[in-house]
Amino acid sequence: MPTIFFEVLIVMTDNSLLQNKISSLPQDLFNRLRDDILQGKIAAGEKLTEQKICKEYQVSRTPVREAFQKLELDGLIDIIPNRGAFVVGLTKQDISDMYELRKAYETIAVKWAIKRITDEEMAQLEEAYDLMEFYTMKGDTTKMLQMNTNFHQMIYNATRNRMLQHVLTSYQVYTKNTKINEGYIMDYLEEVLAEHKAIFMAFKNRDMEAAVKATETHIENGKQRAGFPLSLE
Amino acid sequence: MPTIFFEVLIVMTDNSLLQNKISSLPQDLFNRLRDDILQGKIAAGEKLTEQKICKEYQVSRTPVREAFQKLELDGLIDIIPNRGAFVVGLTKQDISDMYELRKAYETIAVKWAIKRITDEEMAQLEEAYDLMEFYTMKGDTTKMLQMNTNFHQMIYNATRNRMLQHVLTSYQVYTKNTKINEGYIMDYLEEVLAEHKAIFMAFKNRDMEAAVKATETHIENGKQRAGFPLSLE
DNA sequence: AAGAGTATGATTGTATACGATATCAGGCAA
DNA sequence: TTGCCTGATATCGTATACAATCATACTCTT
Repeated sequence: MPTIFFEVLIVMTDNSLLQNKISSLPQDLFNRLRDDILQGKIAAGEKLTEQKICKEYQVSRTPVREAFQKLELDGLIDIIPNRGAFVVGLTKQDISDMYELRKAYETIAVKWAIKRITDEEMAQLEEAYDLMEFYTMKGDTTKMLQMNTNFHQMIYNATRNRMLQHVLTSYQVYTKNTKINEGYIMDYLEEVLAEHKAIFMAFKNRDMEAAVKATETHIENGKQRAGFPLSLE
Repeated sequence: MPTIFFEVLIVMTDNSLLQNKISSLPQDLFNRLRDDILQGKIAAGEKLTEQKICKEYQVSRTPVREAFQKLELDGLIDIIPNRGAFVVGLTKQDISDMYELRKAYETIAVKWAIKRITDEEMAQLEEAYDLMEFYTMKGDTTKMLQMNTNFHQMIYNATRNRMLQHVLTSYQVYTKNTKINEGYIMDYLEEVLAEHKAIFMAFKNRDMEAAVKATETHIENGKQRAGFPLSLE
């Protein structure tokens, strides 16, 4: 294996290139609270008191409140004025629905991305796919999951549409971090890789029809892998 | 016309029943700034200084910052840490894209809504439609637009899906308030009514296929009415 | 004169103080 | 005992104060 390949590895796994958000107190708080909610560490219906979070994270109320704002807009908590913030529970129906919504946007995303992607971005996508292949063969689930995220994120970026990027990124976080389907993917590494290959080949051929089909399959299979029958809507 | 009908009018036009958000300083600021941006009163690329907004609205920085948070998550401004908030401009491409995204979600929404709507909600939807008919005949564009919003909002609520509700509500605000298509609707009151009738009838018959078709037509026509050719994607 | 370095002012990030509102417990009356 | 009223406490909403960061302009050096 040539040396240059290892350099690529380093570059590609440094996802600071993709996540151009500079970390800040409210952002960190938001991320942490979001993950805690999705993973069930904070129960549905529980009241989030500002001061409790302040003590827990050793910060003042201002950044806490800003994190709460973000959580509310992402639908994870309800803020009732003068009452407090309450954790919204995701039912199985909600998660099942989410796969349907994600499928609708993701198919649009691949269509637009194929039309709007630059040659440079296409090369990056190829690198990302190659790395997924590499990590799948190695059986490195963690790195594989990371590249999975990057791969999809690159497609989202290529759509040139901020809303699509934001919503799909949220869905990605949801479907990945929810306690319900946590850890399921490791049993299906090869299967997932094959689905990504289909998507990537469609990109390489700039075949929108094939990309849509492959994406639909990918999401539907993902839904089933997470334990949701397709029939449930 | 029986007296009861006027009572219904009053109830239905009181959209506080639908918008269960209690007004607050940050929320009001958010709404006002959002509309100003969408209507072009605040130019794209312009920097929003917290203190300037404070003086303009006679409030302190805290609610201003919270409004900024919301604007950022809706994609209307970019907040660069320690630098400031910058207005993001919507290109024609962005707005054209938005119609496509809205179509995708709105068709899902009517499917789910038909499946999940209660009899009571169905009755309310009928009242809303009847009022649209009434105001169209009267030629009252303002009231008609308001009922238009309510009608769609009721469908969103019937989906029982928070994310769908939030995203579609945003799109509704965008496509209604953007300076580009401001005021176009008054020329097409009857046309719009006919489209809503098709949607409503599909609901009454609980015919998902027909509802999807009618919704697609409604959005596509709306896009054309706003001056966007369907071919542009 | 051009560029780097620094100092100053402006703006944002965070913390805290104060006032408003809601919750809850206890007492009083029916 | 039950219901309502009232006050105390807690929590939230807003304002302000202080700290950190950034932008700008000026000076000094080459």
